[in-house]
Amino acid sequence: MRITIKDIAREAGVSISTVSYVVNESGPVSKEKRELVEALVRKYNYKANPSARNLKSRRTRTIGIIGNLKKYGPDKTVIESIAKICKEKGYTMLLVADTENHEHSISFLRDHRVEGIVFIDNKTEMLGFPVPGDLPVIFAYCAHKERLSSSILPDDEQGGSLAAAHLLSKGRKRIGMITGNAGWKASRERSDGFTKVLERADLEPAGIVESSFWDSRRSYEMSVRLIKEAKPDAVFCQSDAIAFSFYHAAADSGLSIPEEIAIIGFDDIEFCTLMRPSLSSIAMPLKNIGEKAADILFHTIENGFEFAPDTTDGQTSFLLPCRLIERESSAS
Amino acid sequence: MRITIKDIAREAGVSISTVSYVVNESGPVSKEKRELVEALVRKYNYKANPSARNLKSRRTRTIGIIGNLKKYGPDKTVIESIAKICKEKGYTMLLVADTENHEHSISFLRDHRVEGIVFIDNKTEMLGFPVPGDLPVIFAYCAHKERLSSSILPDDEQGGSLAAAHLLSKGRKRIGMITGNAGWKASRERSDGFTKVLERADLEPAGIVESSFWDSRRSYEMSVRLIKEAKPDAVFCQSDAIAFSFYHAAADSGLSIPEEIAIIGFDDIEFCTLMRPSLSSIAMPLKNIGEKAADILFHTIENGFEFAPDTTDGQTSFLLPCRLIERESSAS
DNA sequence: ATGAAAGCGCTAACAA
DNA sequence: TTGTTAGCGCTTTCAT
Repeated sequence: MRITIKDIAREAGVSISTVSYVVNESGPVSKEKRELVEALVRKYNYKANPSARNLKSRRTRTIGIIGNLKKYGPDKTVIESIAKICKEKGYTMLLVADTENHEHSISFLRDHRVEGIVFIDNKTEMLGFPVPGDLPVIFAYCAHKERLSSSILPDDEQGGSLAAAHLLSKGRKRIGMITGNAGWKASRERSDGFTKVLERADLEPAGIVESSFWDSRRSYEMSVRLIKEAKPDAVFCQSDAIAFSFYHAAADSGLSIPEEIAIIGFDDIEFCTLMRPSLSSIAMPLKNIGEKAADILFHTIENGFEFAPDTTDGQTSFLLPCRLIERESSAS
Repeated sequence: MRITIKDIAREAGVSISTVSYVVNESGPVSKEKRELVEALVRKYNYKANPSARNLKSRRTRTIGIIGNLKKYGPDKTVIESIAKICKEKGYTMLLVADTENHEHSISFLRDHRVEGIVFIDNKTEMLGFPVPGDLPVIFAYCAHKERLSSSILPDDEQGGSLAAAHLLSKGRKRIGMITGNAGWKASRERSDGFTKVLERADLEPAGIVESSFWDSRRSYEMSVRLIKEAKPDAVFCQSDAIAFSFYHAAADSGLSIPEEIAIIGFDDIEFCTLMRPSLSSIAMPLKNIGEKAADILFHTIENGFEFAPDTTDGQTSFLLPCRLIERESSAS
């Protein structure tokens, strides 16, 4: 067994409360005793047994993370940034790798007396399952309809705007777009941002075709069609994977990138730098999403629901801005 | 506060030990009382307070995971498969996202009384930092020199063999290779597997050049050199990213894939299917690595170090076989 | 400034 | 079969 508070107290010749005071800086202790105890604590590398501490203090300083950990989802990066903040704040992270059985995952964590939960999805869709009212749950990379003010999302619309504005700034006039999956919130919003910017510039999109984020065949076919029918001089692909297929279509159509057709993708995956020419892209603020989630969560934990920084406006979720990553595929 | 064992006992009109017996199936209880208690447990969704239970039982049923969660590392998949097993076995996972300060991460988990640790690195290099002797630590996707029998690695040599054998089976005779970072264990072993298979076929490699796993410029240059100097009809690229650069070099040299040059990569990243032609690759057994790690860990936890299934041969680490994923780039 | 002691919720040895 | 009870290691109130 590991050393206990009793062992330290005995060896120091003081009471266990004195040791507790020293360890937690929670009571007055004379300098001598303090130093004596501190020395022993170091010597034996004493750390309070968390179970005992939690049991008594009724706090676990533990939060739960729910993410599915599927290979290419966004959760890993989000988790990493939450982890950093947990470390700073001295919290511990329990991980549940199951976003499907929400209720089960949440109640598992609840049974473990976590003080709060971050739920990370791999789609930005609106969620609706029942959420406990007495435990802070933050939604990262997704939104819950009854918890909008605790939902943190990438600003896909702004990302779409960024893409359109960038292509415009390069002097392109015939700008096309290939969307992601029809019906997905992300597709819709990226499209909105895109079309609004063009409208403001008094420009019609040269053409808009619908694909899906990860279907290369369909993306290729749609690329070919877009090129044929719209003759664009620039295209916004709603994912880097789509952009990748567009490269093939452009090559097959004899179009040179970026001279004849500028391209910008979305996601900023590592492969962008490997492509030739390297692919400009819109990067999602995954790290920021994690930070913001942790922020809100810890704030709620420490100050209670009513003082959450976001309740001033419970009607909208947090949208964190995407960033433009300029590379060769959209050079002037 | 949540409901406690006392509440259940009071409402059921039995003693708390009876409730405990029912909940843990740890003592004889008459059918009536059992059913009464069970009903109450369901009614209030009672779950024992883990802190109290752990404190008393001196077990936490918790394991720690150390992984860095960097964007493109292997840990995510490994963690996912460990998570599944934890769930089955009723264990909880504590996650620490820091592989750099090994000792700190380990002692953090130790302070939290985890019953075992899985350390997941993102390189397969041999580790050597001090490891506690009284706490099971399993090394996944890495090996520790003093814990070989608790280290689980992809069989890079076998992966290299697989690649070579595959290209041979397609009738290729002039087979080249582009290695990953010099000095990395993974590069060395993939090279070994590759050359051994060629040797067994009484073939010299057409040429071997050295690149680095993720440096596209260097990979391109080395690809060009290999093509020029060795005139290969097939090439094994030690990462898919290298293969990607090779595609460009092949195109620039007017070589058609796979007719004039067959290509196989390593890693089987999602992009393989998007490439044109789609890239054959060697997939690492990340899921299996996680499963095996969990296996050994739980076995050690439940049966003690001396009965670990691996101590029959403490001199080698577990090597899990890679799989060949055949696609268009290496068609006959 | 210090310590005695109560008790957090639970398990399990023991008594009945 | 059931209940009583002694802690697990700790925090914290209350006396001193």
